[in-house]
Amino acid sequence: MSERGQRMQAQVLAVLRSRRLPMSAYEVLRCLREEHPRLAPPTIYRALAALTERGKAHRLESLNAFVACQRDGHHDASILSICTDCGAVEENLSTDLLTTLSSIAGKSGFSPTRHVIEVHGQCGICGSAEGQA
Amino acid sequence: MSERGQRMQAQVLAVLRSRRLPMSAYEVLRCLREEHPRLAPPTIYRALAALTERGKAHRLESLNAFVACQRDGHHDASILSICTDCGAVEENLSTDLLTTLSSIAGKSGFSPTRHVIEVHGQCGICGSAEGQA
DNA sequence: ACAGAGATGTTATAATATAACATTCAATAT
DNA sequence: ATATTGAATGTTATATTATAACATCTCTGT
Repeated sequence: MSERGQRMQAQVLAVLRSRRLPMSAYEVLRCLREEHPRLAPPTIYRALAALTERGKAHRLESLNAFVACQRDGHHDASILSICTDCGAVEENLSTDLLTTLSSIAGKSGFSPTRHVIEVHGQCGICGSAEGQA
Repeated sequence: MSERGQRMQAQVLAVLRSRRLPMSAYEVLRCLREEHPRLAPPTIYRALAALTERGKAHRLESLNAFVACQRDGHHDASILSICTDCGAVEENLSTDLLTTLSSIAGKSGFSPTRHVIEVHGQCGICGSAEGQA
């Protein structure tokens, strides 16, 4: 990965971090086009793939969108909670849960390499805001 | 939901069941076009949405594809294990896992309404086939 | 038969993603 | 220094997935 690529990845990550909410690849693209008018989708998708690979960002499979990793460090199998009211994403880790999950899938001899765990619902803030209304 | 709709849903479900592997909405569409040449995407997506809602089929968020439910009965939060070699999907349930997951997400006041749990890896059959090679 | 409501059909298009190939860059050997 | 080369990137085009918007049909109750 050459210097140019690192730069692209850094810019994509900066955009993701500048918003707290999930962004589609095309939203990222639109942001960066202000600076790089000729930027095309494959460039963004490649940067996002590299960031995801490196654990710097997560892909939300159920939204086709991406967020910056909130707990830096390279871990897969984050538990991503997505608020259906405000869109905020919260990230949790649980080795226990992973172990349980692997053993459930493993009962039939399945050997897991990647986990997708996403929870949709209402976050604490939106929940209490609603209670006050 | 009128009779015609039920028929459409039944046909879509029959197609999903006739293959053991996940199918994209457009693959289902191509199958059914032999019989209904003018069938259009929204019809398929509506049938799939209804089937998913009723627990007769599952959407694989990480593949943008659908499978027939293997354990009939209306449950959300199935654990779907997807073999990266043969594509087969295995379905498991675990109330324990769900409870754990809800309590992890709930630590910050998050209240879950929908769970997406997908595991990618190698199924038992492909694993042992590889061992023998 | 007729009206109304809801489901479906139909057309068009939006949003997401990648294939395929050209170009550039940087590292290395000569 | 410069030619070579291999990987990353840029670029064009297109494939794939999904839905908006509105027309039409079908069933139900009267």
